[in-house]
Amino acid sequence: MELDETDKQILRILQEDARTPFSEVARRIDMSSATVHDRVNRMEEAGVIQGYHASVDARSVGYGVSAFVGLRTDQGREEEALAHLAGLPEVKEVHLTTGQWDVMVRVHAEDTDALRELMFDHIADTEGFARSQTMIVLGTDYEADGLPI
Amino acid sequence: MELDETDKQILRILQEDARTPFSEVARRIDMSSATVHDRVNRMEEAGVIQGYHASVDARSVGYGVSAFVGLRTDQGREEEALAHLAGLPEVKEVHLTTGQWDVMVRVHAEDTDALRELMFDHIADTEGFARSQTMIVLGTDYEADGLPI
DNA sequence: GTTGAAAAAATATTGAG
DNA sequence: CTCAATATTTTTTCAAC
Repeated sequence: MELDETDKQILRILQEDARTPFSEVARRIDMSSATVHDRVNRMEEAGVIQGYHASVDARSVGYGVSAFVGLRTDQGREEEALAHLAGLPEVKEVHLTTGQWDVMVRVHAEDTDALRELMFDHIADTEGFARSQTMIVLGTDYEADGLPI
Repeated sequence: MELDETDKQILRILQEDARTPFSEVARRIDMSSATVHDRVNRMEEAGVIQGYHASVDARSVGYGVSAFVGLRTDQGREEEALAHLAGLPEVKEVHLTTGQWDVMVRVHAEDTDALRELMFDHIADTEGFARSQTMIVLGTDYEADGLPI
């Protein structure tokens, strides 16, 4: 789908605050709210807008620690191993990457004990993975709300 | 702030779809929408809900490639180097980590040429950083909408 | 902490330029 | 594609339990 500058302005606003009323989006970009509504619908249908999510503070819901886990997969066992990862509730993201690791995983856990259990019982020792490295997040210095559009 | 099961149910719903009308949230958890509204307000004020964001497809807005960049910082130059990173539009997240890297960065770029330029001109060669490794994301196998609550 | 009901505001829809 | 007007739905407020 081809996006013009008006679409991009709408995306910028909804990326920053997904609950901005269409009437206010319309006011800010100087168009009618029916137009905004129509464009948002088309961008939703085209998959440009993939969803609207509340961002929840991890600590408030009991996740005290997060980490990046780099993994190497055994030849020929990738599918199985990846499916296993995606099924773990603590696993937030699973990316295939070039470079040092075949798979980069982002996980959240209650505390370091829970992280240890997750790693030893459910990730590192799992069939299909060789070698892993856990990089615990000490702090997040910067996190953008979305993409620069 | 202490969260009860009702709060968590609300969070689960809004994490998945931040634009779910409070009236429907109320119906699903079998409470009045005024109660939902009140609880959401309190969670927003307490910082449990940090915001609502539209999730935009990176490809649709011209970002064809993303990567994780691991960096090591020079002793005593961390502040400066981190501030520099946060100021780059392509930089989505900056995390301090234990393990192999001091800093883990998530970046988005238009294409591999743009990524190369970003790395050489703005990240790897920047004062304050020693050694870096770029792990290009070949694909994202799994990405959860939010935390398991 | 919760509710139901009223008032205010927003969204969805329609028809036409 | 855009708009204005309308119908529908939601948000917001508030007195009362």
